[in-house]
Amino acid sequence: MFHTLVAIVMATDNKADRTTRTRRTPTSADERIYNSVFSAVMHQRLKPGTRLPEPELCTLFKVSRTIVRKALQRLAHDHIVSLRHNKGAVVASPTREETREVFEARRAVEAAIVPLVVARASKEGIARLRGMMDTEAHMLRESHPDWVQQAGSFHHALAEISGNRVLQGFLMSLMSRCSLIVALYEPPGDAGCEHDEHAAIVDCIAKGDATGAIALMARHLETLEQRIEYRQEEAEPDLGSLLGL
Amino acid sequence: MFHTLVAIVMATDNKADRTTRTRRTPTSADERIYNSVFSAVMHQRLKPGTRLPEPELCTLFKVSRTIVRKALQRLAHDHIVSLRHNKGAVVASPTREETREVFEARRAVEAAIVPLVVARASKEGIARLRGMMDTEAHMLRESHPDWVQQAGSFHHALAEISGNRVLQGFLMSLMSRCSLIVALYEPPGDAGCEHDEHAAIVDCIAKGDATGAIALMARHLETLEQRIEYRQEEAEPDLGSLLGL
DNA sequence: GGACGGCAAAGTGTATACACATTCACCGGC
DNA sequence: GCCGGTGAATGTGTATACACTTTGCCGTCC
Repeated sequence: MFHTLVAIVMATDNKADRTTRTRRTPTSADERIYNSVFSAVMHQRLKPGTRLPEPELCTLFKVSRTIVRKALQRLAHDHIVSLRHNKGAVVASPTREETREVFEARRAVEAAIVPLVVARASKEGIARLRGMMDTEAHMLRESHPDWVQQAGSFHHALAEISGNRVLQGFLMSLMSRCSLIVALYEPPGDAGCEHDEHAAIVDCIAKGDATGAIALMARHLETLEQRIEYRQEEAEPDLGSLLGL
Repeated sequence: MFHTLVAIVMATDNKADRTTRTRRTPTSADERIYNSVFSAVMHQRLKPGTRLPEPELCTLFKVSRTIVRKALQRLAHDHIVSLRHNKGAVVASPTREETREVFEARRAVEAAIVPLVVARASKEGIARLRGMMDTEAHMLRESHPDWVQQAGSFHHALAEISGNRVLQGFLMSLMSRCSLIVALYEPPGDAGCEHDEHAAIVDCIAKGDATGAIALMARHLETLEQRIEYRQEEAEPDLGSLLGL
């Protein structure tokens, strides 16, 4: 029990962590915890409902509960974990209603981001996107385990290129929540975006066709949502809706 | 110095506070602090740059620093206050760059909310909006001090009626940041939305004209932003941009 | 034998203590 | 007289202690 959480949360093998390890305070400790949990959720290592007891996180990260609670607080604010009074933190389990709202919001945010990318993308930006498409295609062919993550980072890259950090923050929050939704309702291995749709969007952006790119993005997200909605009807794991609450 | 913060932050004369006072824990203490500061920012009582020392808030709200810090943490997460390491919390001062991004995001969010309102608004919802227009007009005629607040709550009401709590949360966050921006750059008394524009949007919604309502909302927000941009050029209080940082 | 009640262990909520950083006033040197 | 340094006072960062709540177990009673 204890050791599983070690493996799940501590598996922060990203280079950003390693390069900064030499410094005395790479990032603040609570930031490290936040990022670890966030990353674990994004990589589908932490599943909805997983308990996150403070004492355990304390020993894992070698800090006091003060710091752990700070991180959990922030994660709760982003709806990644839910803090149940006197009953500790668990990884959040988005409801079906929440799913609808998250996707609705995500369509709005991404629809806003795309034209900004078209307007502001430099040659380098387009090249970077095309490069990502290549690695994505490559990972897909070899069914690389990190493919889902790579596909997700396409959306992240668009937000970054848009030059609007507010929208970027919104999208990050929405993507993490989407990750939880996918973990809840998608059968394992079948998750993530279609690669072709990403490539088509990049093509539109490269042509400067904002309207077309927006339309493709809208369709892309609708496809994703509909697949999940279908799974939700199949699974219906939500006792609340069964009881008509 | 001390007593000014008392007057500013503690002026939570909203009825929600009073009705729940009888219960033992009306809302959690940190929620009360959060709401008080949030409300004070929205009402333009707390201006950007105001220091929020923890000991002072402790005595004001009769809680320990633990609780105060929890509230400040959340406020910082929403970019309402900024926490400077070892230098305490101050009410945030949005930069011009941030202003652009906030308005860009707000246009996107409100553009997404409006068609949802058109699709989902009930008879009661429309009636409620019309009622708000009446009180708004009334307050405007009498130049009531709370007019700005009333005008702001129109946008809040739209988000509520849209039925999407995610977008509603985004808008709340954006509106509070707008409030700070206005406080920084608008001359006092000249702030807020035009009443006629609100009324026109409600008319469009009542007719079921989503496209028209979206267009009006876009224009409405652009007007607001342009007025602020103009003030920013006049004021240019940002030394950083003067030095080309 | 099953259900209820109490008890102990684990975990959470809050306050407080202590170490450290910042700030400002005061004071001596120039 | 003004500038720069020093020390106290103020304020923040983190750890820890203590009270309370929850939870699961076990014994008892029906």
